[in-house]
Amino acid sequence: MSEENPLRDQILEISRSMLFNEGYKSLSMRKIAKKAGVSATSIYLYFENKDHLLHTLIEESVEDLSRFIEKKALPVGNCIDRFKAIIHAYAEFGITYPEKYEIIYKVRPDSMARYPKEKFRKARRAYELLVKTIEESVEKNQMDVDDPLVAAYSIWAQMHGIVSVVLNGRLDSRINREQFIDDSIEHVIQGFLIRAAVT
Amino acid sequence: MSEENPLRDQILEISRSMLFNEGYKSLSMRKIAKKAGVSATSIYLYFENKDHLLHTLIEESVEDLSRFIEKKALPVGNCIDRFKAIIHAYAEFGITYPEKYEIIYKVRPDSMARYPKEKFRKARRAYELLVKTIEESVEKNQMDVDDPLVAAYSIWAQMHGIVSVVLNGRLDSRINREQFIDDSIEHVIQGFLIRAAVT
DNA sequence: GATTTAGGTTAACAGTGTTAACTGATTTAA
DNA sequence: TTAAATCAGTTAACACTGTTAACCTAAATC
Repeated sequence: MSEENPLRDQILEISRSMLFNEGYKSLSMRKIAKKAGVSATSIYLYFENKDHLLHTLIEESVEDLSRFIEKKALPVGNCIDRFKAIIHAYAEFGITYPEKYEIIYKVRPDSMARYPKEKFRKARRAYELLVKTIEESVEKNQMDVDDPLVAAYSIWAQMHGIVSVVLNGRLDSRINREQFIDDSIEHVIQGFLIRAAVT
Repeated sequence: MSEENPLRDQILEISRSMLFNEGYKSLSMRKIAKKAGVSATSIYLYFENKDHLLHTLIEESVEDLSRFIEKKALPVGNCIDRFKAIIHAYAEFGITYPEKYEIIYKVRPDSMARYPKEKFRKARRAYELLVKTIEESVEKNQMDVDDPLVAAYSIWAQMHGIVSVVLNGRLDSRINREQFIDDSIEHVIQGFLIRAAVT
């Protein structure tokens, strides 16, 4: 993270908090600079432009997410339990660190189309872990999955949908937040386990 | 939709196409106006501000989504089949009309926090249909769900995750798009059906 | 001691959303 | 028939935005 420069780090921290507290639209280079007690153009000494600044924030968050999941799931020996641990950890990260999670998906640097691939794959370790866990579960005949790569992506997508509906406050007011998360996780998991035909 | 005003409709149409083709960030009132052959301020005759314009677009799309799902699912008699039809229709709408679907979730009028509730519930007919379908399936003992309201929301969220990962082009290049969608839908559905214990 | 470099600055450009004040035509009322 | 009101748009201006170019100054290097 910190590349030996305090101002650079400070800019990132201020950006992150402003992004979370005041939203994407009102985040401006000038405001960030003012809060850092520095002129607006100084930011350009450390970041090529606004998109690169935002992209750096995204990368940091993706890295944090990967580390969080690895810490919770890597020690788990049984592959089905590890599978569940990964899914739970994903949701827990989103709910616990919304300001980090939201940056991953909510922020849209418009130039993102230009440079996503390598940088994005970089911190995809958690995803790779999920793929391998699914592969192991399939081998042991404990999971009903055609293609682990596809299944992992699907789970990732489903979990993102679940977490983001909660974070965006779009949840129906009649619905209890914790119940929604737990139920959803349970159904996502059930969707991939071996099942016997219904009679 | 059209409230008897051609310029208003034209502004909406131009906005929608610009939004989809050039992205959210580069959408400006002045550009919209120029394309409509009118001065920028004329837009304010029909829309309170930019957020209201965007919000109108969202409402239109949500209404379209509801109609699309109803058309596909309402005629289906069997509740489990109707359940599947709703889910398939959701995905089909997203893939078929990305410019409409993306507006629903991608656009973020920052003032949205202020006036979402009534307006948002208005066109939630498809969601209500899903809730009722789940309720019916539970009654007939064909579905394993604690709270239909929660389950419906969860499915909505999961499907959004799946559709949006496809539309954003974030799908791993090794993964086939159609396979991903079909597999994902299948797993989402499986996650809610009655299951026998694994032997 | 002179020169390069690091880490900033100010001034300016082109573009943004939005408001206020205005114009001119068309409809309405007396 | 004429006066008033309303409609549908305009221009000018404000305060803000990202970004660049040119400049400054103190420290490090030769």
